[in-house]
Amino acid sequence: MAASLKLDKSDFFQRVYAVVRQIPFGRVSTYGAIARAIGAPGAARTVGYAMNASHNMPDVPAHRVVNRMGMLTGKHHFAGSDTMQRLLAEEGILVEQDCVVDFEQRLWIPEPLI
DNA sequence: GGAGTGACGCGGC
DNA sequence: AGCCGCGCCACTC
Repeated sequence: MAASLKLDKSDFFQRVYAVVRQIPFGRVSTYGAIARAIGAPGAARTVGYAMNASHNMPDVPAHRVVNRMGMLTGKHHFAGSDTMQRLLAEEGILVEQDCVVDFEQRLWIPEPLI
């Protein structure tokens, strides 16, 4: 038996990256939304953890991921303190006081990953 | 191998 | 109404 009842744990990160990559240009998503999309609603923290490891993945727009309040909680983890905000500004997303302006309007909810 | 941590989210006081 | 604490899941020491 055994075989593969459960997928490899590394796949968790891969799923996170897959979802983040689907975030459209000019939109943002949340850790919780991504966690739910991969079938782990309570793993929002782990999603952030995966983001930290996504630095080797240029295709993963980690700057488009914010917390449920639209705050750039992870901006401090980028190369520069303003890097995340700048990247968002490049996409037309305004940020004030580390908060995405019209967050609910910019928010993009990913579909559950199959 | 147990305990702590972390780019979160939610419930309780 | 805000502030505090716990849970979740993967990873490191």
